[in-house]
Amino acid sequence: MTHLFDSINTRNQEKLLKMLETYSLHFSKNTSIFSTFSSENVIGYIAHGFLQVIKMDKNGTKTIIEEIYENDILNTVFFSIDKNDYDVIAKEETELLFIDYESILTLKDTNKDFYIQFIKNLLKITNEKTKEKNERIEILTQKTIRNRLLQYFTIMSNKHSSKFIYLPFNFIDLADYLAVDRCAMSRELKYLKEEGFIEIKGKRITLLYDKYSSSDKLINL
Amino acid sequence: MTHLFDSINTRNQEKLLKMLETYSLHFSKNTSIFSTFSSENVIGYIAHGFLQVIKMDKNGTKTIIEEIYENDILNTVFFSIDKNDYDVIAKEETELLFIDYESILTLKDTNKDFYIQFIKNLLKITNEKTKEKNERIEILTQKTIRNRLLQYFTIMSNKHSSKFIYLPFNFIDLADYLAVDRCAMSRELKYLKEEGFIEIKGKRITLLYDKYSSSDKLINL
DNA sequence: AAATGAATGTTGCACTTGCAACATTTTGTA
DNA sequence: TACAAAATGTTGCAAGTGCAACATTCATTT
Repeated sequence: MTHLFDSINTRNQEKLLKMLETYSLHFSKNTSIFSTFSSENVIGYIAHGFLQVIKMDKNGTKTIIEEIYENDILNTVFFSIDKNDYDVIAKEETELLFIDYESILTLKDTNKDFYIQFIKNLLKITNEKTKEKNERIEILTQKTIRNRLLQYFTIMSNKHSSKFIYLPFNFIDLADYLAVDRCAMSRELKYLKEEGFIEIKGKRITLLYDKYSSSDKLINL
Repeated sequence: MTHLFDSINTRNQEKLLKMLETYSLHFSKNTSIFSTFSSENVIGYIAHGFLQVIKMDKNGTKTIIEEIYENDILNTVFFSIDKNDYDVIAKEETELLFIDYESILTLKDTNKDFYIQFIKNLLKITNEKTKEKNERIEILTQKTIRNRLLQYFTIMSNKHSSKFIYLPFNFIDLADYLAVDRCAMSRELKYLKEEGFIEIKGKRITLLYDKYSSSDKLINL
């Protein structure tokens, strides 16, 4: 994964941050950080901690839009027009470095290698995020819980070239990510276990089917 | 919407393209352009025409991942690991300018304003795409067809600050976009009409409910 | 104007899923 | 260790949806 300051040494990092409009803030566990930036477009570099971007439905259902870990960035430019529905929560003690987006794009003195490197890093990170969004869309376009699970397993398995998957979240959040009812998902996982397709031990899931042959039969009964 | 060559004059555009590894190709209507780039990461600038990025399920179900119109870009960096499942189709006669992605990021002689402008444009476009993906994810996390439709209507309505929505695609593709069965969607649209929430005339949909008050009742029965 | 194909509309039915309500297990903490 | 709280597992049932099969309307071409 690309890092915002990849290939930029500490000295140039400091120079760069002086050129841009920045400020650091600290957030306690389980606090909303949304009010601190809702009016402006910023990049929030997570120096330390862990964030969740969530969306509240009119009926109170929570949806995880994105999870952002240390060294990654929160880009508020991504939020759609109706910002009111969003919230960003620090799930741990979190240290955020905010960088004003406009100040990045309107910088005049741009003939510095480290500035170009910075923009390139930003571009790479954004690309990686889009890739992740595409993956999630692929999953969410599946029409059954079984197919969503299998699609998710396939993507995770491919990513690490292994038939062992270590869930990055608990089953509540997995159900959120797949946008299905947790209980119904639990039931489906039971069926998959019973039918001998997977094995679950805590957060480790083992795929017992052959990716490229029997998965055809697997998906759709 | 941001354009790849915004704020770059024709002369500099030519200079820029000479610095990068590029090639132009023409595609006939309904042909796959996938084979031309599947092995490399490129940006495909759509000089003229219209593309669809689709994904074929194991069971043959087509999903539209992205639609790309004139002046927008096709970024193959976005594709997930399993590229085999993807296809890109020219839906009209299409003229594509391919730019090798690596050549953009590894360019040495970067102290040119137009180069920085180019990267900034690319960044902006990528941001816009991520925003669109987020919107689609918001829609796809809705659990009923009704709520997906209403979420879609709300987003479209907000975008143009109007209660009139002009569908950018036909109902077949709308069902694809919402990832629901077309017939079931048709049924749900009928109910929404019968209950007096919307009006449909061709591709124009009129929202008859008040966005901020009755939509609570509307969503969830 | 007729004909062909594409898009849209309709509906019964079986299957999947969300929901609710609860049991059990695990985790965190006083 | 004991307790509370969170996470996970289970299941009946009603509601929603995909699927299939078909009817109707619209669009394009000869």
